[in-house]
Amino acid sequence: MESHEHLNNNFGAVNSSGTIMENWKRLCAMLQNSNEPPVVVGDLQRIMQEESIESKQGAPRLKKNFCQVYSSTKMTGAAESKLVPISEDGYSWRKYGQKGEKGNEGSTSYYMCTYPYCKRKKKVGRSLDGQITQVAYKGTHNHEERKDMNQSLSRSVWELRGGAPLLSITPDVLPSIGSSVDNVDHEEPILHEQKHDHDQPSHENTNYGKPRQATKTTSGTEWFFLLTSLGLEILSAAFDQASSPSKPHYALFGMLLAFGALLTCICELLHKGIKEGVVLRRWGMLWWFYYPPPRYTVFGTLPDIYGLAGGISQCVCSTIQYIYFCRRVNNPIKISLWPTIFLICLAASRLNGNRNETLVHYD
DNA sequence: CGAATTTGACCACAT
DNA sequence: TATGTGGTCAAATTC
Ligand SMILES: [Zn+2]
Repeated sequence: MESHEHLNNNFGAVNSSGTIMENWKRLCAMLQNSNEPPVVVGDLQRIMQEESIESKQGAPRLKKNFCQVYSSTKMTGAAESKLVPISEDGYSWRKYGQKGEKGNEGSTSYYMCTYPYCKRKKKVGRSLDGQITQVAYKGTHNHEERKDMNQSLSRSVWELRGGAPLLSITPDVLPSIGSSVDNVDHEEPILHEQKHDHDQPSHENTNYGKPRQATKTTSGTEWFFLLTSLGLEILSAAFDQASSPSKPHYALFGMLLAFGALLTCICELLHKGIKEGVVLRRWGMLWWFYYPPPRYTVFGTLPDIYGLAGGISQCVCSTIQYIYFCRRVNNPIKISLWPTIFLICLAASRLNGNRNETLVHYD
């Protein structure tokens, strides 16, 4: 199957080929000519399952960490077998890129959800006459609202713009989200493009969702932070290993490097947290950073926390070692186990980068 | 004037 | 190492 190589892109979309495409065409013809939702939904579901199956056996291992949303397990899940993802519009999208017109194929536009710090993205492929040929999604929303998100936006203003403090402190709230949203609304994407001269008479529109935004994704700085902290940590471990009671100098270097590594690690986490707009909350007895109101999940992945803990322990160990070496006393504690743990955790953290999903397409 | 889109440059990754 | 490609950035443009 040649869906093999089509799955290599980040959005995990299956390209137009094979009999599935014929199904899609028939289906879309039905969709445009008449409107009987149950039949359409059934066909959609069946086709989605077919696609997922084919993509599964066509591409046993995808290059990166993908998670196929329409895998059979996910589809048969009782809770979310609602077909919601397919009509997953009703959000507002901001265009942030376009790839175009290569050869005689159409163009692909890239959109992202306009909710602050929402990572959900959408890719729309159009043929050269403006017909939509492919829609793919990637990432997850960080908010639960799907309609009229402007209200919630203004509520959660995130005075980020208005010069708010980096960390706003809010009283504790139960992290329960009783979400009972069953409004299956098939709605066009709310995106207002600047109108080009010719528009296809399709039901595209320039709907006006009044948006507000604050998202940026930088990966270069993240890698810089990660590599610096990792390098400093390794150097620190090396110096600690090279140190001895007769040479406390090395231990001092190791300690300083460990502190530097810890500092960069903290800076990295801070950078990430600021970018994602976390808030400081109290849960029970401990304070930590949590994500914005829609989802009250804890900030920081497990590898991040482990890395931080490893850095701290490395600092403590090297400091103790340095102190002992200054007093010409040998071997207080066994160390040098922590750097490896730290390193492993960092690798895991880096591997845990981003996950994507999903695919739809028509015409 | 500010926000959203356009659009070529840029970057990571694969071949 | 060179090149191609999918995805993103950001300055400029448009509304
Ligand atoms: Zn969103």
